[in-house]
Amino acid sequence: MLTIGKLGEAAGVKVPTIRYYEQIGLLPEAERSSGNQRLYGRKAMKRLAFIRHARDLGFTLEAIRDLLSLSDNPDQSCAAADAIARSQLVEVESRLARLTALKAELERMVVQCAGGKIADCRVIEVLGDHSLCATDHRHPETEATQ
Amino acid sequence: MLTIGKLGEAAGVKVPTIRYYEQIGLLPEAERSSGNQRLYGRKAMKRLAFIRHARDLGFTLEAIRDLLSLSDNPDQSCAAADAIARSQLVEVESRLARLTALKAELERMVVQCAGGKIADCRVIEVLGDHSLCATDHRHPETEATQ
DNA sequence: CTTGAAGCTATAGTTGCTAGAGACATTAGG
DNA sequence: CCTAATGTCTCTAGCAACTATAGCTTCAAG
Ligand SMILES: [Zn+2]
Ligand SMILES: [Zn+2]
Ligand SMILES: [Zn+2]
Ligand SMILES: [Zn+2]
Repeated sequence: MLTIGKLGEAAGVKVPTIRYYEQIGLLPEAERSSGNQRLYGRKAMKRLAFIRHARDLGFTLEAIRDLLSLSDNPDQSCAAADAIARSQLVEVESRLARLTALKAELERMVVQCAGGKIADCRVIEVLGDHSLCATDHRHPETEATQ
Repeated sequence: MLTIGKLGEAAGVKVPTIRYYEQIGLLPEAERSSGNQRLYGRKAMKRLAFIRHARDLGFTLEAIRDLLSLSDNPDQSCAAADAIARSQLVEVESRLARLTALKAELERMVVQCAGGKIADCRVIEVLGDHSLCATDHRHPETEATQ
């Protein structure tokens, strides 16, 4: 049985984050010691590692909630889980496309600036006028955190 | 003189967002009509377009605040503005690198899954165990919104 | 002149945490 | 056994950058 600090260390998750996951119901309420401190076993450890890894792969907590509840009944078809992963892939691809365009525009800006006064600064000029951009980089669809 | 709705439409910014920008001091307090409604002229329009475009390029509101105050005195050197843009470029590059790794892992996951039961689902399996990943995609540095 | 859209303020909610305050628990050293 | 340091507890508030709601007033069209 691990204390919350040890668990956090083992899983690479900060202590308040673990409590937060419990609070929003991603982790079950932990057992408590005689002195009311949380205690975790192997199962909680695996669940937290799953959450952490899925977060690292950019899944939202809502998606992770679904994935966890799917993984809790192993006899079902994995179609729903695969769909979540595929939609996360689509999301990542679209962010990638957008960031690639952003990078190109930012590079253009900084390269084109001759480094004089603000009045002649290409960075400031381009920021004020999207028609100076080479690509249409604008905020296409819904954007998520990260 | 435009009302807030017309301004928002023209600049592609939602009305509450404009009020929010005013509230946090990114936009100056607008003139008001006799009936206390906000009115905007050409200058506010340009300023809002600048903000919107910079947001589209991923700059934070803090960075935009600095860029705006730089652009307000055109005789200064543009070094500071260029530095902000370059650091935004670095930020975008690092997010791009991370997303590229994520995409690779997500693709591996969905491709490797044969589509049976959850118990045999490669997606669920990989999510539970980072050592099954081909790359080290983990949360490298500070991460920003978007 | 009436009605519906658009505007106003103020407050609270979103996501995924993170930081603080103040009180209790545990552990290591002397 | 006592003490000091560290860890944990709950609760609340804060971060970015908005978005939504409620309950009002004002405006523009018919
Ligand atoms: Zn410049
Ligand atoms: Zn542009
Ligand atoms: Zn599967
Ligand atoms: Zn991994």
